[in-house]
Amino acid sequence: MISDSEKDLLSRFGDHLGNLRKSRKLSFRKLALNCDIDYSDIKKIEKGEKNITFLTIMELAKGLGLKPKDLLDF
Amino acid sequence: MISDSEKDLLSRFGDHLGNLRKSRKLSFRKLALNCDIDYSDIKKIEKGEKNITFLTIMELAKGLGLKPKDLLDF
DNA sequence: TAAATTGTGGGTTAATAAACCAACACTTTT
DNA sequence: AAAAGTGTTGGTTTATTAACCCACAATTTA
Repeated sequence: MISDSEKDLLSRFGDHLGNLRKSRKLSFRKLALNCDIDYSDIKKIEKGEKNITFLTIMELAKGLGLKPKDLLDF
Repeated sequence: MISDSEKDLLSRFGDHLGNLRKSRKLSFRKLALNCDIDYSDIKKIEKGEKNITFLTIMELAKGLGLKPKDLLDF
């Protein structure tokens, strides 16, 4: 089961990811090309609907051109 | 499938986690009490054998008493 | 306005993480 | 030496992520 505080964490991470993507003027599909993640999945991550793995976080960081730790700075 | 570079990432993260745990003089079981993660699983994470999720990373950060981003600074 | 791009939501299946347990050797403490 | 704590490994089952696809509305651009 997923608690409310966990939902909140996922939501805040999703917002942070969305901000980083938008600040780089990337669409879901453009970012998806840089990482190996489907565009519809990135959308779900930003909505806080997915609890992604470590390696997916690494992929996202790569796709955004930043260090993993900055992706978790929210 | 899991590539060699991915294995390397998991390994390096595991080493980092191990260093943080040891610097706090925590055993696997002690750290496990602080997070909600089984001690045997923490061991596997440190060995680079597990691709943990975002929420598990949050748990580990909490258990170690540091910010998530510092857990990913490796 | 037609075409291209993007946002959004709803699926699917296979792989694997989460959440456990048990056993035993090794080390430290008492 | 006995007890307590620790490191280490090898399991299990259930829930969930990864990795896709498809359809269509909304927006942008040519």
